[in-house]
Amino acid sequence: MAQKPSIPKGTRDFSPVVVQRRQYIMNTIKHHFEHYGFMPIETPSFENSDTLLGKYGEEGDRLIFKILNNGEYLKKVNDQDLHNKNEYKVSPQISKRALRYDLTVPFARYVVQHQNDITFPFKRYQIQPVWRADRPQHGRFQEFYQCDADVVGSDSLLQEVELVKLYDTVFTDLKLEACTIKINNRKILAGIAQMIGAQDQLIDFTVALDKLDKIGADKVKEEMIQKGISENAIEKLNPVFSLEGNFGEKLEVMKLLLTDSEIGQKGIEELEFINSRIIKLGLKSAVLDLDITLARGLNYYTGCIFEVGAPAGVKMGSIGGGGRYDDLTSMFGLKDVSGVGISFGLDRIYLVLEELGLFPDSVRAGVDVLFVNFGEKEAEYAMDLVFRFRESGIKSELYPDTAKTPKQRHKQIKYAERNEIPNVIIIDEDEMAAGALLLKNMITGEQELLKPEAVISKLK
RNA sequence: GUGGUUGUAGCUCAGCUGGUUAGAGCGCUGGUUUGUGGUGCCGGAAGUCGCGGGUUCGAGUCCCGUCUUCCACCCCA
Repeated sequence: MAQKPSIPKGTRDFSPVVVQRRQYIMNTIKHHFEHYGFMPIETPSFENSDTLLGKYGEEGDRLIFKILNNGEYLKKVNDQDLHNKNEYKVSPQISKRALRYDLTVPFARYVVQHQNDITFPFKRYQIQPVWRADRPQHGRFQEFYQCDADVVGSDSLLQEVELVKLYDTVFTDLKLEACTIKINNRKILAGIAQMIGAQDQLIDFTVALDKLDKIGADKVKEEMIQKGISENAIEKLNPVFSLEGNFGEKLEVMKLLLTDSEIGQKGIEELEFINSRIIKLGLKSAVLDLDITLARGLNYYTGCIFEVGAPAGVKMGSIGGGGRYDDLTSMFGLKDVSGVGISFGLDRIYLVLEELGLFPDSVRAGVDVLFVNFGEKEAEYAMDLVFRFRESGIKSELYPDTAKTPKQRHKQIKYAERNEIPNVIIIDEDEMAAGALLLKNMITGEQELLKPEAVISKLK
């Protein structure tokens, strides 16, 4: 091997235990998705470029992986564009496909494309990888999994209520307690922007506001001024900057502030509804919090927006996010279909569970029992038992090579230890003569001589 | 995309202001002992010092480029 091979930045290999743990998270999420009535779909890893481009804002377009065309793709490129090294013009000429950036936009495309086969409201879930050409950091990868649940074809706020409960259910089941489900409403943000005369700069305004808890009110004001929002207008925002109290109290302040804004009031009403229902239903471990600074960059949100923060003390960006989008399918030609959905960030949830030591011991790769192979007759005797064990639902395997020396026996026990196999069954002449098995617990070191049936019922 | 940071045996890291054959712990492996691992003792293997240039009599150590890691922006899962 001349040079060590490597994988691209922001990607990872997953070893058996890691895969097992990832599947534990995925299965938990999937289980609850299905209990809430969502049905699975899958879409291709890559889409036509025009399906994805322009849906996530300028920043999003930059982070979309573009796939180079096949064949003599340079022949068709405009010479002038090539000569000028204008990547914005050349790029669409040499790349007609791109890796998906999230699961929501491909889903919107799916809904439009299959609208005649879909019964609305349509609830789907999707667990697949997505790709972003982002610079990697802790919890930030170029290839990662999203677990999405979306409902299209219903503008009922009960969906938002259900999705908040779904977050709580999943995180509770994962023993990930005290997550914060932050909620806000784009209509409120629009109302505020309107009130200060910045309705045309909604994006700039929200992006700046989003940084409040990070850089502080003064810096946010600075940024807004830089974006051309007047100082007078910003003064009106003071109540927003100093918002305090519980959900209801914060909402009251906002309600007063937005008295003159119709859209703002609509947003307030929506949040009041959701909050009242959630209070009634209760949450098991998560906390629902109104975060008026929550903006989320994705352009297509129009109503409620969500973002889930890991428990306090864990250094990790959001582990989930979502919101309502009213016009996403209209971009593909289907009007008046409202959608709302949430996403779980599998890879980040993994890192949080790992940091907090929350993976159950039962989640591990490998079998429950190893049968040692101390002789050919013994192996034959053991093989029958291995199958009986498996039929009883016990993950079992027989060590393939027959030990001919003490050293090789040694190696077999060591194999069990290395693979964290919790039980070893030793069969030698004595055991065969007695029609019994010697069960060794690798954790305690205890051994007992038992009949096969007794071992099965013990391990089951 | 911007600024910074990291990269030395399988793993975690030492290697001061450039100077002879690059070290430790853990792991791995061979021996010893227990029908069967975890303990002990004795021995062993293993590194183009990320990669490519440059400065120098001489570079793991300085300079440049590049890749990777992590961090702060940006943005987000």
